Amino acid sequence: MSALPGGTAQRTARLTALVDPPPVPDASAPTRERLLFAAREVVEAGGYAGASVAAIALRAGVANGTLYRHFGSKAELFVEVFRDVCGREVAAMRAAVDAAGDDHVERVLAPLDLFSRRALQNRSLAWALLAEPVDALVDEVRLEYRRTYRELLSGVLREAIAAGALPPQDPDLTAAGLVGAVGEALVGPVSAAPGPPTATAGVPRRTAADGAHGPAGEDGDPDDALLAELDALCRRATGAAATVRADAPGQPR
Amino acid sequence: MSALPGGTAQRTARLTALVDPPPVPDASAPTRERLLFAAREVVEAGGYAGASVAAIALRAGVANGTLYRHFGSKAELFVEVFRDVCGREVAAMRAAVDAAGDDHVERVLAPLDLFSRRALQNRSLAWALLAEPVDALVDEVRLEYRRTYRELLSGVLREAIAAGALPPQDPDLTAAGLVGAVGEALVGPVSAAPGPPTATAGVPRRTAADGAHGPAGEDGDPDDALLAELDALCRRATGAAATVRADAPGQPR
Amino acid sequence: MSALPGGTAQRTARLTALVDPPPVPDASAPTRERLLFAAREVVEAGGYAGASVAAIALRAGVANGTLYRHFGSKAELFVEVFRDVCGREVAAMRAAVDAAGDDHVERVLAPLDLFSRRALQNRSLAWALLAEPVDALVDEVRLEYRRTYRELLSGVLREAIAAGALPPQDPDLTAAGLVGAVGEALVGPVSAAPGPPTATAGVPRRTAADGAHGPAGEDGDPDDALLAELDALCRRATGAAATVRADAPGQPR
Amino acid sequence: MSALPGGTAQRTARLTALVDPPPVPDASAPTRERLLFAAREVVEAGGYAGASVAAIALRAGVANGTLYRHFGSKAELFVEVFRDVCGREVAAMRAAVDAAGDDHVERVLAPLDLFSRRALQNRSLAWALLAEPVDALVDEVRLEYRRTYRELLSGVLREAIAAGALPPQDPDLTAAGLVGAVGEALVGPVSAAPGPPTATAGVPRRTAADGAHGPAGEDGDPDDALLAELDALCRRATGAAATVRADAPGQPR
DNA sequence: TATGAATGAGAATTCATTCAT
DNA sequence: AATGAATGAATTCTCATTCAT
Repeated sequence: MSALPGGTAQRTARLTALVDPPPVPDASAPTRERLLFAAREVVEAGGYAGASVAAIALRAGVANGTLYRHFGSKAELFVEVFRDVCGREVAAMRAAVDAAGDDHVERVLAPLDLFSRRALQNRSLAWALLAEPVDALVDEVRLEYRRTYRELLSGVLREAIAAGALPPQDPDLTAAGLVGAVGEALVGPVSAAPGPPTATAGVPRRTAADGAHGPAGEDGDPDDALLAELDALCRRATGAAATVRADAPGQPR
Repeated sequence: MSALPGGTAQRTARLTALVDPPPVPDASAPTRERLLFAAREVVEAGGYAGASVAAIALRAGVANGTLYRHFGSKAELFVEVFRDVCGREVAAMRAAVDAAGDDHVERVLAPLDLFSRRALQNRSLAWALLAEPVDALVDEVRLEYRRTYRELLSGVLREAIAAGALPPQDPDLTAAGLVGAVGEALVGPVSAAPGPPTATAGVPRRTAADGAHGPAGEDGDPDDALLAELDALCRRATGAAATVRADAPGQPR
Repeated sequence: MSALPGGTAQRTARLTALVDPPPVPDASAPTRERLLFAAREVVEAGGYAGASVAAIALRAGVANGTLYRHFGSKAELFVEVFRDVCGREVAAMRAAVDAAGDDHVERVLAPLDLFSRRALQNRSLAWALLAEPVDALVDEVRLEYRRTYRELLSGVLREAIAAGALPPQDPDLTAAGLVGAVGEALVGPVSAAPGPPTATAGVPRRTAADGAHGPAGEDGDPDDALLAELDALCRRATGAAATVRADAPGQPR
Repeated sequence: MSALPGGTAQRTARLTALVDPPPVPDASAPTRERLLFAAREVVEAGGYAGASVAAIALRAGVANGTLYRHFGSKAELFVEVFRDVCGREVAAMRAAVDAAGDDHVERVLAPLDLFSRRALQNRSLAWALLAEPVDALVDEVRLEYRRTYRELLSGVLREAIAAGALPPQDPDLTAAGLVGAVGEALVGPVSAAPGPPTATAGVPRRTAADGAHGPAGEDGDPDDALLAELDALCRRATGAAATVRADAPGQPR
């Protein structure tokens, strides 16, 4: 869709490589790790609703009680799960920012694009991370994550505004708005089929690698079109469209 | 904040009047109403997690069993709560659109502004209505409501795009993004006090844009500043800023 | 089926006339009667399981509370229902005995035949009367009824034995056995479709002797065949077959 | 009572040995067994009406929730109870048939005698097994059992009829009638102490044939007299008395 | 460390009974 | 007499947590 260097397709090609080494579902891994991994799997498969202690222990191949050897409570286990996942997400986004180089606008859009792609790849988990309510303890971590997330975004926004690459605006609010916009567009619909859809759980439908090819515009892949439209929306919302590129996707003429 | 006719302040002045008569938490009101009201209160106070039949009945001042004289199940009670609240919300937004007259951009921004204001007034409920997962039955209503909501927005967006008042864009995605942006900026932080906060229920607190600054500064009410910034964000996100008004709040130059 | 005077067919023709005037389901009947009738209807339709106070009151066209104006409790209502029905049954059976004249064997078989026919006509009610467990209070009435029933039978049995029309035997045990045999053959299968069959309520279906055969074959109505076989069974069980009639249905040669 | 070889007394002497080892009500037995046993005890004591999960758990000396570790639901627990008991009953009856050798009449009467004896030993349980309505799931098992039961009887009846040892008759109806006769004579009266009697559970009391008389008189145990009379009744009902033995108990001449 | 059976508080729901009108 | 809304104890079932082995 975008013919310019730094368009969504290229960004992905570059950044997917930077992403975390997937956490090992090892067979004879330390029990603690197996539990963390199992908890994540179970949440991805059925949301918190299905994430009973019994289900997690079963998946981890240990007894119920064993969980309490390693975590003070179910909530504490999930706090850790969240920290793990969120940490990785934020790290990947930071990497995306760094990889964007000096282009201020790109430093804003690149992490958003990454966020979109990753959320698209695992809607259930994204839903759980972003919205699904759980325990008070876990919610605190979620808030922490959202805050970190926003701060990262508002940081680059602030720089871009200071550099005149983006128009004056409240960077915190814009950051929040961007996260919300992308989240709603991506995971919101997930909640349509209430909760993280069980039926399609574990069946990774779109993959970034799958659609990571060529200019997205002429591509039939609906996810690519969606990502391109999201990029355009973020561009407009930040004011990047008006100042930087007159021919951005979704722009008049 | 906006010096133009139809700015957020005026809009509110006009529209708040159209809004529903707040349902009475009457003492000796019909039990059915007391239950509906209690259910809403309990959800506002503690989310669905805390909204047990016992809690609702206690709050309504009736016995547990009484609930079942008036509603087939807990889920049916909540369906009704949702329909009540959502119906009012959508009606108010439609009224806001109508009141906006022929100005295409205004017809988009006015309902968003109203949405923001109302969400700001009751964050916990907004959160529950927008995101918190519940029963399948209730989720259906929520989906219905979200769809109606987006359709309303994408409708006016479509008209505005067709009329050339806004740049070409996917109206559905923009609608989702707008809702998400506003929601995140307003209700997302609610989860800060884990779950919809019990203690602070109904006490509007500052959110994302705590460090609000810029042209909205001269306004005393921090919420007004927030709303003004949100208005600017929406303006940019829809492309209204670029095409229509070069001096809108949060715009360069 | 039986060519002899006093065969099952004739007995019925004679006795159906003697039967009680069916209790009036009157519209503006005294409330008390309406409740009794409604209770019976509801039990017939869905067994005790479905016979809630609410269901009965609804059917009677009165409020729940009204029931307690006329009966001390639900159990007391059913005691009365039982007494009504059972009283009528026993009265009809006494009439059948009287109508049988001096034939000792016939005085035993006639009430059994009547019992069979009536149970066949309303299996659900029969099941409820004979077997379905309810309240302690009601069970007492049921026992009373069974006792009366047996006493009536053992009375005529005793006479027949004394007169030499039947071989020596314990009349009480034979009476119990006869009631049980007929009951099992008729209502037992009803419980197959667990509880009184709701769907087929009032629709007399074939029972145990579906593969009826032998001399009863020329009769088209399966119920008639069943009744004939039952008659033969009772004849044998009482010893009537051996002493009185060599050519009775179900008898050798 | 019977002077012939194969009379009820001998049958019992032979067959009681074949009977199941009574399931142990052990103190520190595996919980699952304790629950099964407790369920049976509670049903015997108060019928299904009193067999709440709480009552069973209490009797088993475990918490309510423990039941669900061992059985999927209350109904599944009872299905197992039924299968246990019924399986044993049918097996014992089959053994009784086998032990009866080639005597066709004996092959019919022996299992009935066994049935009588066992029912006499535990009337409450027999009542619950035969008649008391419960859950749909459990009723299926009951139906299964009754069918097996009747098939066993009608099988030997059919053989006996074919061999000319019994007069022509509908074997299915006779089988049902025999079960009903014996059941009524034995378990019917149980409902006297409303519901299966709590206080007298396990205490065999006299039944229908309280006024027992005739040839059984010389026997000391009233239950033996009852069994002898029942044997005579079954003999007559099947036609065995008329065709085979002119001097059977309860027969003239 | 690990186990997994046991726990028990709490969930939604039902229904005979009461009582102010 | 009649109403019918309200009651509240009882039901089955769930699940995070504990603890003896």
